[in-house]
Amino acid sequence: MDVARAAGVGKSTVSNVLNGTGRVGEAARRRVLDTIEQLGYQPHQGARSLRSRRTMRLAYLMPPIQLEPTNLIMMQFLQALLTAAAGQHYGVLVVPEAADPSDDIRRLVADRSVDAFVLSELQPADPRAELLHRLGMPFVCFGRTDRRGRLAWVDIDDAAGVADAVAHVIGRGYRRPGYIGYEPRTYWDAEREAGFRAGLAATATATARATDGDGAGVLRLADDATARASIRSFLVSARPDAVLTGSDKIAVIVYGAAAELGLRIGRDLAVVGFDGSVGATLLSPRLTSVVMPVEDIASRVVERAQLLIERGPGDPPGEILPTWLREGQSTTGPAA
Amino acid sequence: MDVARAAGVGKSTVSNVLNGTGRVGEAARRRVLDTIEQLGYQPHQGARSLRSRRTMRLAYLMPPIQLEPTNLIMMQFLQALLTAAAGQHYGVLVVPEAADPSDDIRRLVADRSVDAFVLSELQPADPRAELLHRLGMPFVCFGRTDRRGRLAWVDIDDAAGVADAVAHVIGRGYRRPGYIGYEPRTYWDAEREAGFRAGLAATATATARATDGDGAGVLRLADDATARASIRSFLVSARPDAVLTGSDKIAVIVYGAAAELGLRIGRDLAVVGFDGSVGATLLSPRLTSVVMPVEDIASRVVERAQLLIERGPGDPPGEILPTWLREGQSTTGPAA
DNA sequence: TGCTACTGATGGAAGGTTCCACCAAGTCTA
DNA sequence: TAGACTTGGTGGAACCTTCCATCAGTAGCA
Repeated sequence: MDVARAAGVGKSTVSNVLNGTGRVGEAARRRVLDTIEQLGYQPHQGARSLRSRRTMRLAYLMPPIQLEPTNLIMMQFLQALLTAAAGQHYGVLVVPEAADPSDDIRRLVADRSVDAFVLSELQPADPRAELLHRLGMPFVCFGRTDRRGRLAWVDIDDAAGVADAVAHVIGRGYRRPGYIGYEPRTYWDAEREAGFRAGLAATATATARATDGDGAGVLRLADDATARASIRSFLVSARPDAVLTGSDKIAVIVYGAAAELGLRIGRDLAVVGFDGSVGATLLSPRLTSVVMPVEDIASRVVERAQLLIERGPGDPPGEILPTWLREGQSTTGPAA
Repeated sequence: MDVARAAGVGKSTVSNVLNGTGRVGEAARRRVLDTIEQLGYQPHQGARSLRSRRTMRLAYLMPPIQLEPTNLIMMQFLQALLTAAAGQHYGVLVVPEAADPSDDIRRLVADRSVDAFVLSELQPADPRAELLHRLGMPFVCFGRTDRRGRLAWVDIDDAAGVADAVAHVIGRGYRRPGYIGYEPRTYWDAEREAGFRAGLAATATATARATDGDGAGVLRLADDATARASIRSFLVSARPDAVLTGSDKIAVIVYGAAAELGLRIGRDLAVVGFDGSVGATLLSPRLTSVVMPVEDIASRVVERAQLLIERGPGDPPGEILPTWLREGQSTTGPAA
């Protein structure tokens, strides 16, 4: 270690300065820092991780792109995750998730390539989570998991988000809100739909039946191919004057269907999206959407990962972050 | 190394088996492989890179998400890059590109964290490329650079892609094709526009003035905010019956503007996108688009990176891949 | 003074690979 | 059969850190 020689100190002292370990006097610290600056010295990652068993790396299992612009929000999350990790001096190894990711996971763990994993799009009894748990590798999930207890996750309050949106459109004067989401496959499909019903119930009692009973009801989409047609007939038969949706992507399709039916967005039909993806702001009129705070989520995920790495398990398992409503022109108020 | 002991061979032999170096007899090789399998042994990445000066990692500088769904294609590229790299046993460290990425670059290089860099969205005289070149770190660019000579890049034939698209719409019977792109900022903005003119010239001579002279002309967009309005007035004043665009994203805006003007896509106005992003296939009618082969690009990028790492510079600097036209319903033929 | 406790700093060991020089045994050649 | 070459294989050094035991010096205290 030539920095040590140049600074006239022992190599351990340099190491201690760099890692904040041990005791170092002010004079020595200064001298070491100066020579480091001067020589542009950077510790060798490999040697460091070999000895310290820390890589300062996270692995992110990146879900494959489906044929859905939905994933734009996942890209925003990725970006936020990378930035948050960088802020804590972690690098992120992004791993494309194969059909069966277990081999990749096992390799990365045995490899000692990373200190922790980040998972997203959790499924009930997620096999990736099970495997990581078995291997004793720390990991944090974006999205809940139903494993009771130990696992660390960060999620948003899907139900409250939609309920807020219901309150918003009611407040704007719409009277027959409906909900369009997916056939519940994931946790949040169900959660958002439940949020709609809850929001409806809340306003119905609070404002003495501001809405007529169940509103315009709920549409559950089976797949993307038939989505547009289903939405059209829902708009015709249920006659909602406002539509809450399970994602910005669905909102986009609603825009298309409304255009075909000659409905003016905002006036004849309010539309609220979910995600707050940047793409949705390009719609005209601009889409009101329930925004999930990807930056906050990412920060918390990284912080929790760091805690797991440094102190091991022990924190409260889950954590729920609030959403907020970004108002566009798609919910300005019904036609007089 | 307990594998060596378990297999009853020297540790060098295990290393040789693993890396295909040195000479190993068939019997010993079998024995080693068996014990490795049995013990589930994986070499420690840190130790490996410490000694061999190879990390089997690439760094990808990820450009920040602008407010553009354009970037969906960059997400597809990212996915393709990760997959291609994994195929060659490389992991990818994705680094969010800061306003000034030079510190991050320097750190990663001094760190010995990666073997090579991958850059995208190259600019003329790109400072990142300059820096990496100076530091002696191998790197491959997706997109051309104007540094003469040494740099490795992979790109598509933008001009030919648009020219093909011109030929396609002419072949379908449209007679006044126009082009909508951006004010040329990058290499490919200019290239695609040039491809339009070239395509026009080619069909004009080949089919004895199938088109009327310059077609409907060219519109250059300054920014996204005013894009929709500019496009509307272009459609009204220039009266094209077909529009080639510089990106799928512009095509989406054209769809919107056409709807406002009561133009039926495909019949009254043909539209061709550029990128072949998956999102564009969700448009209705489905968008015809010049597809850039992201998987091929990514494979070539990774292969070239590997060559640079293993053999150093020496290969021909650049490499151009062809595009192809994915036909949708946006160019079926003009109204009779 | 003699003992403990603390501070600041040190050199050597260890961590798990790959690389290198070398070796034993067998094969070929003159 | 001596010498050269080939094949299959070996152990030790090196890679660059961090960790640990230890030490010299100083201060505190009875």
